[in-house]
Amino acid sequence: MKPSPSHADVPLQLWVVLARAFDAVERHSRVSIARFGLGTTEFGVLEVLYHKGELPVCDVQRRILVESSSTTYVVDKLVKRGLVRRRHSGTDRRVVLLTLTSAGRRLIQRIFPPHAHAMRRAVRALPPREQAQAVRLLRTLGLGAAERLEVNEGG
Amino acid sequence: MKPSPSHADVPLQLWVVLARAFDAVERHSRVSIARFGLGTTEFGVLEVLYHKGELPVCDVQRRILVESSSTTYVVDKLVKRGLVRRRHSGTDRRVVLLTLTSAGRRLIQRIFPPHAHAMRRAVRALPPREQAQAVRLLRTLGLGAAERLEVNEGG
DNA sequence: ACAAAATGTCTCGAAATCGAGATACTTGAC
DNA sequence: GTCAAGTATCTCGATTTCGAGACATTTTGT
Repeated sequence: MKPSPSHADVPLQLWVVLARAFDAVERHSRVSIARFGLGTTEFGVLEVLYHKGELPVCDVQRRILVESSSTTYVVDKLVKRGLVRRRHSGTDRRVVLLTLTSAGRRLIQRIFPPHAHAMRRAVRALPPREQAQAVRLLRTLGLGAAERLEVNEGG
Repeated sequence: MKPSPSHADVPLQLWVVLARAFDAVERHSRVSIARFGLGTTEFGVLEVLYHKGELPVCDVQRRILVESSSTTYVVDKLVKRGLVRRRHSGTDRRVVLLTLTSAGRRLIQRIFPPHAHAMRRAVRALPPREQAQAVRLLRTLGLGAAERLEVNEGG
């Protein structure tokens, strides 16, 4: 086994398998969500509002991992479809709060369970004990990488 | 505090932390690559040709994780910039083979080392032993998920 | 109280990505 | 040999996403 760069360099290998794993699991997610006529980010907005209740746009944005301009775009579409409602915050007039309409709530209530089932199926190559281990490792990895990013932006 | 799904359901938690970790590390990658005036997928093409030599478009496509139409688009740009050359395969006339031009080779030789350094830095929240563990877990996870995808497409 | 910096949201145009399908070629069954 | 099915690449139009920056508001420092 010769030490070719990508075969011996564990950090680079980690980046590659991380990307591949994400891609494969994300395809499951996309396929599952597409069944219901939604895109990944649209689903993300509905899901976070469903589980967290009314939230400012910026909180939603941080959770769905897209840029703010994309969030506006996606929320626009959901508002047009009558699934989400915008309203101004009383305490901070820059803030726009988002909630599900009752139609939005009904929709996400209906589609979340089968989607969750699809995602459990997607990751089941890993037995429960190793899933928990992976959660721990990925959490550390993600938080550390995010932290380093901010440091760089600041400096 | 009621047992909200995402706090108790390890598989869903795994999907969430996988997405977050990928996002954070991928931002490092994007920032690093942007230094050199390239996009992620452009870099991906150059990198795979650098490490594997001449390859058919379809092989490159599988490695950079985008659809075939996007691959054509990205290769077009690289050809226009004089970094990559297309040529027809002699043995299978459907196939288009891609190679680096000497300018392309010089470029990737110059930028790969600093990029690799940035990526090692990005994942260093995890100590070496845990990086190796993560590689093993993510490989299993990714292969399993990819396999299930194909099964679904077939059925 | 004030100016400067930070924050939250949105607008706009450009770029990346996708999906469906067209085309050309190869492979396999018979 | 021939036809059907499979594979590789590309085209085209539509969608999604981004990035820069505009604007209003709040926060911070003095």
